[in-house]
Amino acid sequence: MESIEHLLERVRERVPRLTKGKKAVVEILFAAEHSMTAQEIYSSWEERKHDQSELPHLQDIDLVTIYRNLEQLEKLGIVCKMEHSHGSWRYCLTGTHTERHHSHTISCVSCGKQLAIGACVLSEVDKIIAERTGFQNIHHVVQFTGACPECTV
Amino acid sequence: MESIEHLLERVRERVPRLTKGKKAVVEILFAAEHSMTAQEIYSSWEERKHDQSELPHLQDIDLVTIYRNLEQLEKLGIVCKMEHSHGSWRYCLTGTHTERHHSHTISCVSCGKQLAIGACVLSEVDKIIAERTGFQNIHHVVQFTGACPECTV
DNA sequence: TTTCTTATTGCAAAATATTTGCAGTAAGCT
DNA sequence: AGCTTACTGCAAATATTTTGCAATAAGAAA
Ligand SMILES: [Mn+2]
Ligand SMILES: [Mn+2]
Ligand SMILES: [Zn+2]
Ligand SMILES: [Zn+2]
Repeated sequence: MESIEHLLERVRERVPRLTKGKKAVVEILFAAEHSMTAQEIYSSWEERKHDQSELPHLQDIDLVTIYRNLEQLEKLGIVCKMEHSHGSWRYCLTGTHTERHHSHTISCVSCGKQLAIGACVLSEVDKIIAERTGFQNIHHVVQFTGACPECTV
Repeated sequence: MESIEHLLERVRERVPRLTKGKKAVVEILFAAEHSMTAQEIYSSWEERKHDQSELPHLQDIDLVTIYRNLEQLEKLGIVCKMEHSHGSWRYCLTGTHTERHHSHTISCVSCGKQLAIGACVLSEVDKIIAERTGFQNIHHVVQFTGACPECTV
């Protein structure tokens, strides 16, 4: 697995200025097990700041900055906007285990219950679309919905 | 193709009360070529009202009512929430050409350009998931994103 | 190091999309 | 016609994301 140092180096090469905000976003997503929302990344930074364990004192980062950095990193193909669940988007680092092994879910339109439906089978489709359209850094968002057994009368 | 009268009859059987709002939503989606947002359904009704062609005078329907009716009709499996594009959800009648032959798109994360990538190939997956999970009335939302040729330097 | 340019930031506010509370209305049953 | 309560309109809340703008700071140049 790529080291955080190497990853940040790659980011530094592609981005006009490597700022604390960009570093924070990348580091937090790097440490994450799953995809995160902008708000979750923000909260994660707040916690880390609150834990004081790191010196020198960590600066504040606005939620707006998180959004702007995620957008820029997405355009550079470093971050990908993956799933739109419960009203907000989720992000992760491209090319990572999190991206590749995301498992889609199905949610009940009635009670909201969520069920994982196993690992993604569309990564191959991403490649086919790349060939057909010429697009690069392709990702996808898939969400299944239906009525769960309890909600089906 | 099912007639609007028959469709409304089916809706009447499933719904506690068939109101003007529910009728409006169903009729508008029935006449639609493509999936629509709640706002588009609302605007469509406003236009139809403005055209005065229909007598007696058509009543106002609030956008909130459209949302509430769409939610109820979705839970009954009559309407399906299909795609989340440009910030809002799109709806259509289940079992229609619009649902079956929706074509997914890929959008450029940089310039926003959209490209259709052909008819959906996931309807079969819906069925497999139904068998595995016991869910019914399954639908899916798929959105591919990437960088289009012009935005790839 | 200091200076310079301008990408980036924080804060406030706007823009969207969707949901909720509530009092009044009306669909459909008796 | 009367009754019940599902449904509606309106206003307001919520939630998410975007935008404007003046202040700040990253990184190149001097
Ligand atoms: Mn997938
Ligand atoms: Mn599809
Ligand atoms: Zn359920
Ligand atoms: Zn593009």
